[in-house]
Amino acid sequence: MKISVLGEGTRCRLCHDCTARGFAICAALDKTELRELAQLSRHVRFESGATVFAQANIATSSFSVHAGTLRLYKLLPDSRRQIVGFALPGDFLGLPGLPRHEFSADAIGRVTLCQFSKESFATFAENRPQLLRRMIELAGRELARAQEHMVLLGRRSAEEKIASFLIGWRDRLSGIGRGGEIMPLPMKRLDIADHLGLTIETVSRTFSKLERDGVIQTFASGVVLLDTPRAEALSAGIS
Amino acid sequence: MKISVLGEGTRCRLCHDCTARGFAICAALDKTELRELAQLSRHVRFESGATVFAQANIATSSFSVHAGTLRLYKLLPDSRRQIVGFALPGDFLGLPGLPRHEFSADAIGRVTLCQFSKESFATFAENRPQLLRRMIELAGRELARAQEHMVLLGRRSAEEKIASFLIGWRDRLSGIGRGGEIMPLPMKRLDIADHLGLTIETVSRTFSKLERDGVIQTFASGVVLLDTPRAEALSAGIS
DNA sequence: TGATCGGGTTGATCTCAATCAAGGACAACA
DNA sequence: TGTTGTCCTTGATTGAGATCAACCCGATCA
Repeated sequence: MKISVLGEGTRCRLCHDCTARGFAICAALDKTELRELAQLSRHVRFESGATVFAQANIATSSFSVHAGTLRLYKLLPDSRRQIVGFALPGDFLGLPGLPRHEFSADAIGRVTLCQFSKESFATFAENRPQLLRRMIELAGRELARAQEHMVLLGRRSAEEKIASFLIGWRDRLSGIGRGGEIMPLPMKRLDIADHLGLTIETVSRTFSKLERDGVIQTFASGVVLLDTPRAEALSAGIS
Repeated sequence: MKISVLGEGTRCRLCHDCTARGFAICAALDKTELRELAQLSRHVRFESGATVFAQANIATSSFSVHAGTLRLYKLLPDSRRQIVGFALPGDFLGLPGLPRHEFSADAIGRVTLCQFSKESFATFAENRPQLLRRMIELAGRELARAQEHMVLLGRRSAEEKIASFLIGWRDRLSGIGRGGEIMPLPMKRLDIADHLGLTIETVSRTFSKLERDGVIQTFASGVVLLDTPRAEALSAGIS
């Protein structure tokens, strides 16, 4: 299946001033290696809604997110959907060792990625323990996040789910230097619902309730946490 | 916190005929390396119910499961519990890169493990890309399993959850050469409930329903799949 | 022999979130 | 300017699974 690259694929020559540099896998590389890796990669751009890759397809490429947000999701045959995560700048998609994509990924808003052929990336990483360790670290962090999300899905109320999601999103944004008073939520209500194991109506009602209770304030451009301690308590599962 | 080692910790000298060899990280090592790794490890044994390590504790050791089953779980402050997985022979616990244990682990029945100091294991792995790649592969597989479990927790009915769990358990057992007509379920109903985001009553009722419908048959020693296609259909989310 | 206990099952009832249904806000566009 | 479509919100009702409660069964042990 042809992936829908809308932008031009251009060889990346600008790794040294890439904004995602500090938190992506590239953080493990020195200048020379960086230049070498750039030779193997190309920058690709996807417009909002475009599918970067689809579940179960043979994974011939790996990606490092450069800018934008992606939703990563799995579908059941009857089209029930579970969003297993949102990818942000610095996230790596397409771990070596798994021949097929485990989930589908599509762009929420415009997204740019560094694309590598899995094969050449594997050759490049082959004898670079530093890079391999970095990948283990990223995979471990992702795994920890997945396990935390299992607790949310299996054992928490709608209100706790929303609060947890907001706190987690805030932390991820601040982790990539995008923290701020007003927190952008690029994904739609339906995406949030499919991420938290809720329906869109319950998500909407719960946002309304949190707003009524003075915990958050919603804007077209995002959400502000008014009562952070309360949100954090809900998120931690206290009360 | 002192971990409760009930058995004697003995240096492992028998890696070459270890039963978990084929699917554990050691599969990536040659004879010499195996002997070298054995020098760094010791065999530890835990009796049923014993805690191998606890969530949030500093992780000074890594483990490779040699025999038995463990439940891996996270607790909320009010003692709600989510079992994030069950560990079987060959599973690796305590990835490098994460300073603390992300979950607690305790023995279901008697368990034996190879224990490594994280530090010495890291040194050993340092310049063995083969081993590092193997760990990425295992981490990736674990991540894929976690994501599959998110679909289960977020988007499936009780009956589908139980069927999925049984099919998944069967596949894992057969993956380590423990497949068979009657499938042992070492964990209790409460463990299954806390794994699937259900209550013990719903688990019990659903087992009864599946038995009434001729899909499974339960014994003290385990479960037999009578109508495998039906169970697989439920597990896949068809109907 | 009976008491106790842990684990499991089953029934009655309740509740939280799903479902069904309607309408509002806003942008794109003819 | 009205029309259409997307996204979101809110209300009414339903239902799957939680909760509450009772009981069963086999093991252990006095």
